[in-house]
Amino acid sequence: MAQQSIPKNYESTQVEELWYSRWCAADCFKADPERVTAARPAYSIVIPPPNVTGVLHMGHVLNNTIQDILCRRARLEGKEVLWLPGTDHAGIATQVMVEKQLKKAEGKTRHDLGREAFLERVWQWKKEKGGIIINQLKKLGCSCDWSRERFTMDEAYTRCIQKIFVDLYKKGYIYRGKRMVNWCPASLTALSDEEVIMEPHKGFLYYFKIEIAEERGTFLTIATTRPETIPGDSAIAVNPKDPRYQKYIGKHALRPLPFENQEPIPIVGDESVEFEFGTGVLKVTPAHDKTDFEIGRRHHLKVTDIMNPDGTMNALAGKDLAGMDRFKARTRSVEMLKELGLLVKEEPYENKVGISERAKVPIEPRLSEQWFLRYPSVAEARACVADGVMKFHPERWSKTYEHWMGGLQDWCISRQLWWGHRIPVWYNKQDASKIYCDVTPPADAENWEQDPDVLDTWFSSWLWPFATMGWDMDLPEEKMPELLKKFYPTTDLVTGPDIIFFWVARMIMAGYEWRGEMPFKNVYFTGIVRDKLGRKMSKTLGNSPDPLNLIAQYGADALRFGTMRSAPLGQDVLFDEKNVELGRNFCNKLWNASRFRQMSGEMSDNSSLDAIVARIDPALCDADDHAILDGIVRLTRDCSIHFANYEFNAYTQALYSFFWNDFCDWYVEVAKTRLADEKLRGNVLAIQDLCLRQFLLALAPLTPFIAEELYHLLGYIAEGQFLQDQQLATAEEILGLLEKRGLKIDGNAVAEISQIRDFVTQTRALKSHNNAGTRRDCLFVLAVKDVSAKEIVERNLAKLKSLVGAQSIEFVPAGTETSGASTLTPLGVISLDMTGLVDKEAETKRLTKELEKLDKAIAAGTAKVNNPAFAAKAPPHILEGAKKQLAETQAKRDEIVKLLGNLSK
RNA sequence: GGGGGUAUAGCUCAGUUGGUUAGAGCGUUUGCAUGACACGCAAAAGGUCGCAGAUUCGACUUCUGCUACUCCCACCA
Repeated sequence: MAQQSIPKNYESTQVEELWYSRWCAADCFKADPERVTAARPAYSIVIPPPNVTGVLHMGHVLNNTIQDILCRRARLEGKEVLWLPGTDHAGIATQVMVEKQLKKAEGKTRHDLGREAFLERVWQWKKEKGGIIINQLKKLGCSCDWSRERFTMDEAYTRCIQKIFVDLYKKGYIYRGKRMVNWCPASLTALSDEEVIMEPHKGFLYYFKIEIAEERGTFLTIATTRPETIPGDSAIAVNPKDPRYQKYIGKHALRPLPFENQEPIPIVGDESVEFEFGTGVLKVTPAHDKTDFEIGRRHHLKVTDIMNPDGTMNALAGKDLAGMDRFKARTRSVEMLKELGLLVKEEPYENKVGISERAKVPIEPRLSEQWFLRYPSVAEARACVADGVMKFHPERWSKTYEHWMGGLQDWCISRQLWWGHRIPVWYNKQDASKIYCDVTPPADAENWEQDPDVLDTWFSSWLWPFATMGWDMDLPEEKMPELLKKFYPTTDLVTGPDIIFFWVARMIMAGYEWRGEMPFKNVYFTGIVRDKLGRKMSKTLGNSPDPLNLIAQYGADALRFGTMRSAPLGQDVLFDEKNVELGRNFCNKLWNASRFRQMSGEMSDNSSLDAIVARIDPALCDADDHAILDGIVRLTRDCSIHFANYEFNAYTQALYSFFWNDFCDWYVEVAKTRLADEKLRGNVLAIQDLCLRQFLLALAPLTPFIAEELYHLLGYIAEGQFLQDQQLATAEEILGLLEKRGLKIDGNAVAEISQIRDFVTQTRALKSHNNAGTRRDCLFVLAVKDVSAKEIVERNLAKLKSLVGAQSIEFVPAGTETSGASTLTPLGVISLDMTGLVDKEAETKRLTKELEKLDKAIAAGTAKVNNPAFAAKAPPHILEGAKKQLAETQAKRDEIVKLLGNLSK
């Protein structure tokens, strides 16, 4: 097998581009429903469709890396994988964006163009610039089936939306009504409750007097944050149980504004009025406040809308305020109250104000005619999570879900926008009460007018899991597309908890309503990516790093690795570029270790796990071989456990520490001695190959590019094949293969290595303390602890000498007094003959400190063992362990005391 | 007002069903060209596990209360 040698440096950009194009050219990510069988089960994820206007940010990196890891791992486990990608038309965001461009380039508004021409512009924009994010996801390495990319305004998808609208309308879930909605004065559309963010706002609470019409000279004082709405007041409300005000119920108050129309308005009693708030007197503005609207309904009050859709005051607000912006009108009306001598006081006050999620302006509660949806399949959707049939990870989000599902409010689904799915409803021109609702326009189109509104973007998103798979409401089940039959319901959904109401809950309801089952089996909620100070990423703060820059600088694998290592399940992620650096360093380490493997000797037959195992000779394996094989088996097992628990950070961490600490820092180092030995080299290399091969497979989902590159360069796979088609052996399978070869991992050997590692560390430390850290010619004397310790050292003498930089290690019996600096190791007291070089003061300090530590441990241990309750109640193995520990600690202490004595000589 | 979450080394976080002397990465200090890697190697310093109780032979771990920070939900104008 001709091997290409591994270059000195890893060029991530080059490697990533090369492999991504190869994967695509070979249709690696294409899901084929025909391939799904009992032996090859389906695994599917639908991507949370990013906005078509979106650009990749760290949140996407986190979210999509997780999805990619899940998909790639599933492929290695022999599953047929569908990761279905696409984008969302994002109604408001997209429309606003194109409108802005239009304004900038041509100074025109959408109305100047008209609906059709404007929509053409949006489509044109979408075609040219939309979906940039798709290419960015490719840079990240996402293994989506790009041949099935969907858009929420695809023809077929749009058809689905129309059909389910009609379906829900006919079932009576959708209705039209005049109701209080959240109105965005900037985007000029209604919004759902979920699109309104409550934010604290520092303002004033204004107290003003209002005169009782029937008792001139008597005033009530009202506290309000919104004096500009006084002209819209149609009543004054007090709590009927409030002794201060009961007597006024039924009388009237003189509304001070508008000045030219100071009408008497009724004083009503309503239980919703709080005694304690303000003065206990409430002004009722049914047209501009949700609570007030309800009070108005209960008392049949007049509804006076004093504002225009854009948030300016209209003529009903009076001539002083008309035309004014609502916030200017607030200031002006306060001035007017002052002029009238009615303003009592104004005090600073902080309350929560609803802000439009998109336009970032305060929303205005407004009465308007809109389409509403009463949620379908609520009970089923609620039960599946409550019963644990559908699993949330972390589980606690199910509480949030349950809470929201328990308090469902009807969903305002109509939007006064142009970009989106047009509502499939027509109104009769002659008879407005006649409504036509269907997927196809009425036959006598000239007599009808279609509703100008479009549907909320989320009204299309909630069908995403099945509408993307070619679902058609009118097809009988057996005629449904194979894709849907094989890959639906999906396996996992990976998304942020911030859209649990917007999207997740609604998808579950849609799933039950039209497919009769849940749309996914598991939902993994990621954390939110924040900066290293814990703040949310935002454009204005400028704390949002550009993932593409990071990829260019460090590589996509490094970004993925670094992000996943710091992303614990259910916890927010604090982004720090240092993490990406760590990922880059890891890739570099991996690269070099592989390079070293290649430089160390012949590659031999690496074509399969069996072939590699066949190269291992059990008779030539030493304790280190056993320990590292034990390590790779454990790693394999741990990885699958972490996967099953969606603990990607633990999985990443496990890979990191095995590779760096166990494989590179120890195994490769100790194996260097044996590499020089002709007879042993082949065996050592075979074991390295086994480890590297298995490691790369386990790692590949996380860092697919470098894993694939090295897998090929090391000859673990034939030209033209791909890592993803390899079989990932389980821990048991590896053990089975080794046993068949006559190799049973020896637990004693594993323990022996742990002792040796300790010994080496202690000995190196001894050298370091005595300024001999770099010397390779030290003369050591080891007072061996016992026979077995002696055997261990003898067995491993060559590599030990090399590891600690010894010219010789002389054995003396335990207890022998030695000269020079000494330290305690698990194998005995080792002494370094460096008389004259020893820093006695520093050594004394160090040993004294060690002694103090041991004394503490002995005190605690003695107290514990002598405690009769402990002896009586603790399980035997714990008791034995404690006794043994105490004895060892005491022995250690004795040695240290001796060493200290030697030093003072 | 209701409901989550978090609190462990200077920083970011691990810590499995309670059980020997609480770990990692970064940062810091010291030394180092040792067969791949200075994006590296070796050694080291650094922790009353937020506070107060309770349960237990034994608590970073379980329970109760408290404090701080944080997120979500809610029609106190």
